[in-house]
Amino acid sequence: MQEQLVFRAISDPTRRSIMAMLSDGERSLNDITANYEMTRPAVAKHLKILERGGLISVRSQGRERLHRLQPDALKTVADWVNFFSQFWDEKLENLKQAVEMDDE
Amino acid sequence: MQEQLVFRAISDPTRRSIMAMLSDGERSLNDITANYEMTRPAVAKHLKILERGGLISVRSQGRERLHRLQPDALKTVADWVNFFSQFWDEKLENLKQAVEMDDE
DNA sequence: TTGACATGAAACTGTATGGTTTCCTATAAA
DNA sequence: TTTATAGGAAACCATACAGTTTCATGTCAA
Repeated sequence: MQEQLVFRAISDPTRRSIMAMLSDGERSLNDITANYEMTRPAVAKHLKILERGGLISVRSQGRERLHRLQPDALKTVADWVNFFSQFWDEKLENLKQAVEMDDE
Repeated sequence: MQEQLVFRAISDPTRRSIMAMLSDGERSLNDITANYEMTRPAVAKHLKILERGGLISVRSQGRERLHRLQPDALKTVADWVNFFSQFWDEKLENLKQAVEMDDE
């Protein structure tokens, strides 16, 4: 998974909003679309970009396709932010260690 | 500062690279440009976007303008990522607390 | 087995984005 | 007081991006 695909995926407010929504559980395309003032194909494109970034996964169930959050992809971002956290506060060194431990 | 301006600013690989460079210290536009295969105006535009996102500041010194990293702006991103960290590992709760403490 | 529903996919559109070239302004140094 | 250096700004360009409409496909239910 390319780091750039993750950063690009989270750069759009609609996509970040979708991620928040999915943190509550799996949802179909229609379910998600109901929460936005845009058409279904537009939401489908956002989901495709999130999927390419590894931030969500999709599984078919009957005629529905359920989208599920894959938060691990955000570790890439956490790592990147953490590098800079040393310049704002030493306390956040905790994060670095936590992420590194989790990768083992 | 709009959250979206920060996410947009860090979505470009050149801009993330510039931030890494500035973590080493202040640099002028020409200094920064020397490290990329693009023209000076192109780099200047990237710097403008980083500035609008609050990620860097600029000060004039003679005929030079020195760009300095403002890493605190990344706390916005850290907060956002942290919300999702609960879904990947409880250990990272440390970050949330650290960031919240730092805001006081 | 027909109709309704959930999604996929293609074609198209306006605007944002990342880049260029060209020219102008301000400061430093000879 | 010229000349070189550092940066700002405008005009322009190609492509990417977010959105639309329209149509096709697959699955469930009557």
